[in-house]
Amino acid sequence: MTGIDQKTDKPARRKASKEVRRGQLIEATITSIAARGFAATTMADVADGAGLSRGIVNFHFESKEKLLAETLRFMSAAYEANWREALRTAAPGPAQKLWALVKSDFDRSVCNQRTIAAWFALRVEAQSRPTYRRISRRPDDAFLGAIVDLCRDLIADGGYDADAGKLAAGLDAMLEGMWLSILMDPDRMSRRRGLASVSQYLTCVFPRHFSNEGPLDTN
Amino acid sequence: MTGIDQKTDKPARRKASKEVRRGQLIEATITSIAARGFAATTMADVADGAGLSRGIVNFHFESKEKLLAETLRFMSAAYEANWREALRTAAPGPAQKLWALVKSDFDRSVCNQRTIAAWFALRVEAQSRPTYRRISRRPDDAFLGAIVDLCRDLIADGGYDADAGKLAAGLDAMLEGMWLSILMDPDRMSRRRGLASVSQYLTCVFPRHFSNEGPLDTN
Amino acid sequence: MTGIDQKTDKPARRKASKEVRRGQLIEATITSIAARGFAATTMADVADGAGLSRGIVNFHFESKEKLLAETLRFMSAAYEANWREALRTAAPGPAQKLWALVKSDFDRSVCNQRTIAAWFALRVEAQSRPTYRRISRRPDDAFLGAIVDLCRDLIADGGYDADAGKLAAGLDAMLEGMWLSILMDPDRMSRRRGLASVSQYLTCVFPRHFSNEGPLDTN
Amino acid sequence: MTGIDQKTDKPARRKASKEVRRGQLIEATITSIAARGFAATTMADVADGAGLSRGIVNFHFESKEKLLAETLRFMSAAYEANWREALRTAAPGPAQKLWALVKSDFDRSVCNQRTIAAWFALRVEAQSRPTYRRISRRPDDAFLGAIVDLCRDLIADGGYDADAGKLAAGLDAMLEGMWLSILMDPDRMSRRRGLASVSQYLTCVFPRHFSNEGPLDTN
DNA sequence: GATGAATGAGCCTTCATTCAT
DNA sequence: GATGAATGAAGGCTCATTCAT
Repeated sequence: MTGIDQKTDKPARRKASKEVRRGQLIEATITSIAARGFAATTMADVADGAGLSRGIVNFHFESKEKLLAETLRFMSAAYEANWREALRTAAPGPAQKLWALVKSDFDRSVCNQRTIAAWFALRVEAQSRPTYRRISRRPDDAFLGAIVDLCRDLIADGGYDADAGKLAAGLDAMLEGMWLSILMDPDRMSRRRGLASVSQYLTCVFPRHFSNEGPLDTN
Repeated sequence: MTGIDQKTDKPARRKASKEVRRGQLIEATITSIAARGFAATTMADVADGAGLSRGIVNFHFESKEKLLAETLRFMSAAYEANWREALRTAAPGPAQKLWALVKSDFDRSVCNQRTIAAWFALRVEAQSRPTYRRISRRPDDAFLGAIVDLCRDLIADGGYDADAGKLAAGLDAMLEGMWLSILMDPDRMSRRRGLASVSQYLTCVFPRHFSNEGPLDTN
Repeated sequence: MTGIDQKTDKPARRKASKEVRRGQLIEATITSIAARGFAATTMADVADGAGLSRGIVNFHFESKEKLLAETLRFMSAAYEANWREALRTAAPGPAQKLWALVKSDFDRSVCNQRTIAAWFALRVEAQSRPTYRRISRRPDDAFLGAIVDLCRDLIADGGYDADAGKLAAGLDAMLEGMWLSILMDPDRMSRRRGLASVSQYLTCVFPRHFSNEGPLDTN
Repeated sequence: MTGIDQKTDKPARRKASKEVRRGQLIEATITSIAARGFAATTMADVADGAGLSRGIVNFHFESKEKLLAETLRFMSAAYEANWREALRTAAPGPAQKLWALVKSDFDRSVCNQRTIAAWFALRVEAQSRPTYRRISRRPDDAFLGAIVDLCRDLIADGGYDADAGKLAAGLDAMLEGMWLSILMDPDRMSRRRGLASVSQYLTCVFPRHFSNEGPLDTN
């Protein structure tokens, strides 16, 4: 009845619509949280930001709680996809891979004011709600695990006298701390400077694998 | 009846000095934010937490906005006082001083779940409100400045090939990132582990000044 | 079930047009102010009076302030419409017109306890708020202007020795004073008595145009 | 002990103090109502206005309700005292007396922005509270009664064809309406103009007793 | 007498959610 | 699918009143 076969457009559009709408609303949520903060973001802000009607969010996400959970899930997934893809396409060798991982953390796609602002707002607030904690914990574990493995490989390969776990935890903290600096103090910290700082540390810690320009061609 | 003669303790009941009440309320605010999150903290929570009546907060702080600002100011001041005192009482020599600074960041007084939770909740949310930003920006600048100076001294003294600014920014980020890890993932990160991780980095970066047990006696 | 086919009456239940709701709420406001006074009228009173929920007033008027301003505007407009219509439909001749104007001031539609009570409550309180003052000032000027013109015509036509401006101002004051008397002392003053009193004055002042029964047929 | 006989000051001062304080507070109430309006006047405003502490008003008047009632009573009494004194000191003859009465209504002591503003605010709001109504009704009755008597005398004396009751009610209304005009529209109406307008009416109505300059010397 | 910290009821307002259309 | 008027619970805030000092 509703034009099933008219080209292959209509049914597809209908079908897509649902996902498209959810996507629009999640984007609007991120934008609002980045601009107004978590506490000040209302359902109306989200609906308005998406250019849709007021009741629409409850229609697609049932409740604000669930919209927020989905938004956090979406951001976690995007973050994870980004570093996994960087790892997958990196040149072989632990130095290359660690470098790829570190650089991916400063990719404009994940590392920009809007995303970082929403990211911390959501995570810090989620802190108080057990349900949310689980959403962002999982991907973090995997990220840290990858760093530990690479540090271990580098230590073995370079004969460094250091503990892989400690180095990995420190690097992980430094990366997250850099995001915070970029968010809180954009005048002083930037994606470029953050990367340079981390690079400096890698050069000091793994001198046989890194220079300030990045990984050395050691394989 | 309630301790009639014990010195002159009585005023605790109905009339307490304005400063005492404000202190109580700020503590209750921190506790509530740590437990419930920023968005879920209400004036009633704070009043109840302090064991006082509902109208009391507006009486002493005029508005929620101002209570929050005062709380942030209070926490910033406490944080700054802590590291300044550590620096002041440290043994002479840049390594000793940097170590004192780093250790102070993991003092139980400033580095504990309650304080960290409120700290990030307040700062991240403050992010959206220009007025609040200024409150926490100032002390941060001073802290980073102190680290830069010490890094410069160490580099000069040890003849290291590194950039003081980059190292300082990285260390600063790592310290803040550690707090985040302790907050978000207390099962994996702790004050002790955080300090050990940072120590590992100092050992790698300034090998002539630090071992994994701390600063070497170089002066 | 609730009148399924009776024309298309249904929308009255859940969704009423914005204008209809605003009208309902303004009426409820007038009623409440008349009954309880300005200071004692709460948003809840208005909502209850309209048989609607609590949040409804802010939904349609944004704030109490704006509801009150709209109510004042509504009453001013109704008052002005009333005398303008009376003037428009009056028989020709200044006496007939002045009489129509005076009589219109005692029309039951504008001159009744409920309306007068709200009218003065709103105007007197509005006195302290510059924004409101403007709302009721404009129509008053027009009313007074109309009286001045008619007095001038009568003086010219009857050869009276009097000043039109003074007479107009006095008549205007008397009319408003009558409303106050009707409001404050209904046992002594009524619409009928008020009109009779004014009529007596017109008879004394414009004896060639008025008798105690009203305007004389002079054209 | 408290210096009973030291001159005769202290005891007197103590004694007076009570009445003095009440007077101060009533004056502050009038000032605040005139400036802020009835609804916006708080106990704190009154206390601050009198330069006294917060709890003081309840101390001297028990409740806000009673403070307001006393203020209204005070103003009614002052108003009545003013016209009674005018009547008492007027030259003999009904025209002289009526003129004295009318003039007294435009005396600066009772007819000024501050007093009029508080007067109407209090009376109009009192309208909704039966207790208050009685306070201001009584003096009004007396005032109107005095006017009726004088009108009757003038009519008898001048052989006018008019009804004393109607004329009195109209004059009373006009006088009160003039106050309203002076309050609401000070740019157009003033004490001087108000008196001139009323004078014009008296001249028209009682031509054998009044000219535009006031009462004629007819006795 | 006087003070002002403290109380708590009640107000205005916001906002997530519902639901008739 | 989508809209947006309507709901009502909950929050921040004001303010008359109380009372220990």
